[in-house]
Amino acid sequence: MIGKRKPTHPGEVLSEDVIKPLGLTVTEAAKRLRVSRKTLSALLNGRASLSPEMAVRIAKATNTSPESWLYMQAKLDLWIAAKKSPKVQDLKAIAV
Amino acid sequence: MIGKRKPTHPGEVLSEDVIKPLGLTVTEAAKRLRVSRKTLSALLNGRASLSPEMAVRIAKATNTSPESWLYMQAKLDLWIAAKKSPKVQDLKAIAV
DNA sequence: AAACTTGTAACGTTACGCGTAACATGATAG
DNA sequence: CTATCATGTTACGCGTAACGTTACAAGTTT
Repeated sequence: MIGKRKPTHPGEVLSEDVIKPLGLTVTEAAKRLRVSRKTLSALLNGRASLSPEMAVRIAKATNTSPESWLYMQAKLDLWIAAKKSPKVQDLKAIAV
Repeated sequence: MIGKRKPTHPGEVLSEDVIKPLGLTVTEAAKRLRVSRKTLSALLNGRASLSPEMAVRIAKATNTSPESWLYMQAKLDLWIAAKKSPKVQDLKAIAV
């Protein structure tokens, strides 16, 4: 199919475009988001996915839309899922 | 916050807009998608989420975009996550 | 009646989100 | 130099979720 480039991990965007510009430490940001430092660290380092709840937290704490965050993750998930190229048959096909 | 109405479950859309119109049985659709009948049944009845891999399968089998399917799930996940109203502090806040 | 469809329960595997506790390292403050 | 802080990471545990196979009851079709 479409061999695009791997989408950017949302954690990287959160780190580069939000936390770093604001001069926040991971520890402080985690406190404000009310999640463990471990959880935020894993997300920022691309070792964890951005969950729907985390999207809501980040959106609230940055006045952005939760969709913008979760869709980034969705794009990445789809890219990974597409790489597996699951075999399927057309649902509109008449026969096998 | 925004008290919208609960987004439609993607499984319902798949059932109403694709499988039923095509006159497909759950059993036949599951075979074509190469997933177990149980898995598809759960999705169609809203008892399971639409996974990224399932989005790719459905997209391939119906010539639609995987995003259109996964975003429906994302919207629903966000609506559920927002209901929990997690407490957070503004990341741009100067003090506590 | 025989064949098919469907929902669902039981059981198991694999994966992941999140938390606490803890440790080693590197950087900063005094 | 030393005490404090920030960070990444590992070890455990807990709960949830996606998926598969097997199997059964109930309803539908042929």
